[in-house]
Amino acid sequence: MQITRQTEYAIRTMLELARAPRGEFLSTRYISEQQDIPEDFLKKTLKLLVLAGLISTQRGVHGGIRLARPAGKITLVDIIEAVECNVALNVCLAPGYNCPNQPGCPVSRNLARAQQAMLNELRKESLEDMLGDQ
Amino acid sequence: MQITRQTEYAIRTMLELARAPRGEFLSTRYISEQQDIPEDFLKKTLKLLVLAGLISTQRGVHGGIRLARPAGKITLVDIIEAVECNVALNVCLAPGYNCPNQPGCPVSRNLARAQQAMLNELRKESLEDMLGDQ
DNA sequence: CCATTGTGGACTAATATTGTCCTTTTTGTT
DNA sequence: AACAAAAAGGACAATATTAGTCCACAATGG
Ligand code: FES
Ligand code: FES
Repeated sequence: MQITRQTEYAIRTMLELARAPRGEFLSTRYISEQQDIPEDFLKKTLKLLVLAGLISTQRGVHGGIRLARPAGKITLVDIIEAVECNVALNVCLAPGYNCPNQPGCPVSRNLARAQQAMLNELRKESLEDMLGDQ
Repeated sequence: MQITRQTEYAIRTMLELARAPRGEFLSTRYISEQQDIPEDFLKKTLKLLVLAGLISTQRGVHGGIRLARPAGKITLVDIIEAVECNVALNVCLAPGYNCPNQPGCPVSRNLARAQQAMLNELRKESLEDMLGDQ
């Protein structure tokens, strides 16, 4: 029940990107130094953000990464879902349990509702909002 | 971002206890068999529930465990908090980060709000409610 | 042609979770 | 008193997940 360190790296990275002038590329190395994130590990993380369509990359000498869309249209949910592929509070996925995940099961129903509530909250502020109100 | 298997064991155990006649003790062995949970692991888990004041125990020949208060007054939050000691979506606990957890930080503020929303949802139904509406 | 920067994959290390075993204490029963 | 049932407690082992590292390769601009 905890965001992983990798997710935190991703959040910090996205905030760094959101702070940069719109459209400018930042290099992985630069970000890793600024945010004190192991460079090679950060690279793997960025891959996930690329796949999720949150950042775009440019190889070569003046390359780097930048947001794929405006900071106003990215929220923490986007980042968290990108990194922790299946956000599932719910346990009842492993097969062979006494209580198989039937639509009606009250436990899984409650967990699902709680998860929704959480995600909805996280959708309320964009990266842009967050930078604004510090 | 996931409830652990141990937490699920605890939830299933609490439901089993809630189903039993009020005040009756069930043995760890019985529960472990009913719910297909490794007995010795279950014992460790029960310790946490005892510490949290959710169940009470009785040693000796007709002993076992039972709910420490009515099933109507126990929710999933109680169980989750008992087992996963510090429910903290929030990452910014580890020391020495760029973004120390200042009251104002927008990320930690958002995560905290989301966590609250989640916990609030989980508080809405008691074990009794859950057994009722299957 | 070369330095810079991202891509990809294999591998290792660290940590957390899950599971097991064994010994002790309490309690009711015989 | 002796015994069996059950919880308490703690050490240890097995797995799984997370985090971090390394190295060869591909694109890009100068
Ligand atoms: S579906 Fe798993 S506890 Fe009900
Ligand atoms: S306090 Fe950690 S991201 Fe802000």
